[in-house]
Amino acid sequence: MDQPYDVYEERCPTRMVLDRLADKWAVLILDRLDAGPVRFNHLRRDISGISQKVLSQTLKKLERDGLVSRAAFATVPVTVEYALTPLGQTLTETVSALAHWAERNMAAVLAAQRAYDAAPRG
Amino acid sequence: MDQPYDVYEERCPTRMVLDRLADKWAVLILDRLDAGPVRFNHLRRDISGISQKVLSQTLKKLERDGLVSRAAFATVPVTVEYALTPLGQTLTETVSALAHWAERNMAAVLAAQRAYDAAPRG
DNA sequence: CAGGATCCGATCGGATACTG
DNA sequence: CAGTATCCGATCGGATCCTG
Repeated sequence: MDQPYDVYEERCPTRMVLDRLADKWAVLILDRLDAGPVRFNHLRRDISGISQKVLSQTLKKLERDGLVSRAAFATVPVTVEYALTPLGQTLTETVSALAHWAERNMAAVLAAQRAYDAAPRG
Repeated sequence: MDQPYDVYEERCPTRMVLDRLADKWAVLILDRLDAGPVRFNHLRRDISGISQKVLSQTLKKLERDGLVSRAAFATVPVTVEYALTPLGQTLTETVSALAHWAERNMAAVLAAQRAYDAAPRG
């Protein structure tokens, strides 16, 4: 255990942060914003499968955590751009590492699942 | 967009892997196992707050994904040790990077939340 | 010790309808 | 365009009891 904070303990602030990060949608949003600022509906279209409600909720949480910024422009109709904050940018390196691990190793994971499912159990 | 696979698309295998990783408990378990093999109840005690049911379920998923191995020894009573597989080990580097980011930046996140909550809204 | 089975409240998250 | 509000089924996850 080389960790200053004991992440295995409840009520550990690190856990709270981990809770936010351990969200599929948050990871996808963060990763998408890494490519630059995006408008709400654009984000909605890009991340297929996310509902408007969940996108809205997740963005609000990320904004509250200081990871994402929201900028509204008084155009008609209104334009809103979401972007990574400096803090958020320090996170994307790690987040994209996770995404890339998944990409590189999904074949191995899929194979492991097939082997597991094929094995006699019970 | 420098990704060969489009993780923003539904039914993308990478997303499925991400789904597994985007689980607080899975991250904590993986991180804990990085320190070496651990028995079931030991894991249960170490990761405070996790229920027996969820621990069991999560371990089974991780085993199916080929990230964690399960070894039973015919002692009395039976002893079961969970450990990282080689594949799982390739993941922990990334996972612990996430945990350490949370650790280093939780103060900033907490501050952002206070600022957000203090700001007049609506 | 290492779990499986069950009950059940809480939360997640999609669909739909509406608004400034 | 960028959301909010509501309904509601599905899943999550804790508590409890039981077993080899």
